[in-house]
Amino acid sequence: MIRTRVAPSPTGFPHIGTIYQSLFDFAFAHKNNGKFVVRIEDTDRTRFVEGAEDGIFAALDWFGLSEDESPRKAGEYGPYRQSERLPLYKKHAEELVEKGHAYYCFCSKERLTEIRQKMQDEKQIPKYDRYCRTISLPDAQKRLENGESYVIRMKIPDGETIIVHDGIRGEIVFESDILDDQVIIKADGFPTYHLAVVVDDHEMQISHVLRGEEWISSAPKHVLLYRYFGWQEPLWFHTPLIRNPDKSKLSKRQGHTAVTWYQQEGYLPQAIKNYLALMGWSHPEGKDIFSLDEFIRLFEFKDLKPLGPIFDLVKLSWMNGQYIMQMPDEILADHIMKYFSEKNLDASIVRKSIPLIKERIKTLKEYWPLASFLFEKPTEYDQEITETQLLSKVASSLEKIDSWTATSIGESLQALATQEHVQFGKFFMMMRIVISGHKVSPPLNESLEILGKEECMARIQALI
RNA sequence: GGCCCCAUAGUCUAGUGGCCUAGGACACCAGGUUCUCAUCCUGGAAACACGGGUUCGAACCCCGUUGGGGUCACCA
Repeated sequence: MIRTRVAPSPTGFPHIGTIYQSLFDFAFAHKNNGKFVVRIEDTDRTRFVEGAEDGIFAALDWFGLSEDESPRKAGEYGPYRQSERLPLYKKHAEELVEKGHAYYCFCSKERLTEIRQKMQDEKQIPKYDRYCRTISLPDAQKRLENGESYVIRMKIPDGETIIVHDGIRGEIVFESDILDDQVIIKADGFPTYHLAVVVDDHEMQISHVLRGEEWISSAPKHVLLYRYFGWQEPLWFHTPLIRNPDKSKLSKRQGHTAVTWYQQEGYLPQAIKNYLALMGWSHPEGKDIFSLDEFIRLFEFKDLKPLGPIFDLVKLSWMNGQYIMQMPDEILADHIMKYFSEKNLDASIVRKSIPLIKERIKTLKEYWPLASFLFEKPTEYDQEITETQLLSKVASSLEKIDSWTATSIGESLQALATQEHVQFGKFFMMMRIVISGHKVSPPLNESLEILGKEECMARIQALI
């Protein structure tokens, strides 16, 4: 049974990186009739943000990457929130202590920072000095009973080579000597990531662990933990990290990490998914635009590339534009209505405007600056209109039109321009500004048709 | 700094020893279509980081250098 998981921490806005991981997890699970689970890693109480978990699920739903099991979708391996699994971690940590693979540590934070500082000064690798390893178990238990504050650390063996089998990069070799006696249970009784991830991935029978490259350096600790417990390791896949334009890890300061930002900018979830799929993976036929179903059919974890790609908003925008162009008019209209819901736009005008704008906007947000003149009179003009005499003639000429269609409007306008010996370019530019206020607008005749005769006449009269 | 990962145009990538005169996409430049813009069409500029090997032959394999990134917490 293929089981994949994404394990976000509820510490803020839903992160685009979580979606990136989820896309692959979701695709691979679905391709193999497996399950995609979401586990909430909320073991850090200091960074916990109220409501963040809801945000994660809302984002997953928005992208159409909803999970099979999670805190909100019961499965047989729950609970799916780490804060609700505390006894499990404690039990396993104690098991490790009994087996001699972990020990109680009573060192104060002050002492720890002190030794870390000292080792740094001596240009050594800052590591815990294993001071508490020498405390006998009975002694430690006595101190526990006295209510002394403690953590549990795992014992790292000396002089061992630990190999992490990464499905993307092959074997990664580590020497155990560089590893620290990692804390696995904190003083507050919560597990650290290292213990929790191993226990949960095992208990939840995760077969393929896909996570960011930033975890490679702690992977040997996890491998060790699996060995200590006598469990079979999952298959590891460390995905490349999405980067800022300066190649550092994607950050709020330089890039856009929040899914909500992309929503606000009017990007479509299909386009973002398609774009994300192309980071580290490529379509066998070199296609750029493809559906999620097609991606699911073709995707394999092993085809992921190890190079960290830079997030290119320009290409995302192009792709978003492609999706907008290919979208049926009614659906695009719905998207625009929803996006601008606070404006209470006239649905029939929106619907009629779609053919005029769908090749001209790359994001939903761009609809407004381009099409607002269809809903409200221009308040400013890109250029002053001085040709009042000509405008009067336009007015009387348009007045005569009975069937107010783009074709007849166009014919009438062209005839007038010819008759008055005005260049088409100049003439239509003037009309464009009169009607829309802008030098750049959707096709003019069609816009006039949508606005209706009465409204058009009013806009012309206003400038005479 | 130690350890680890990575290395084809500005960006995303194809390429797994001869099919490469290195292909595609975005962006860019030029031209065409057009009443603006956009779409669309045509063309163009633009890359195998460097140095050693291995081999009849290397973008592809090995080593080194350089460069970039990640990580070194009782955060994930």
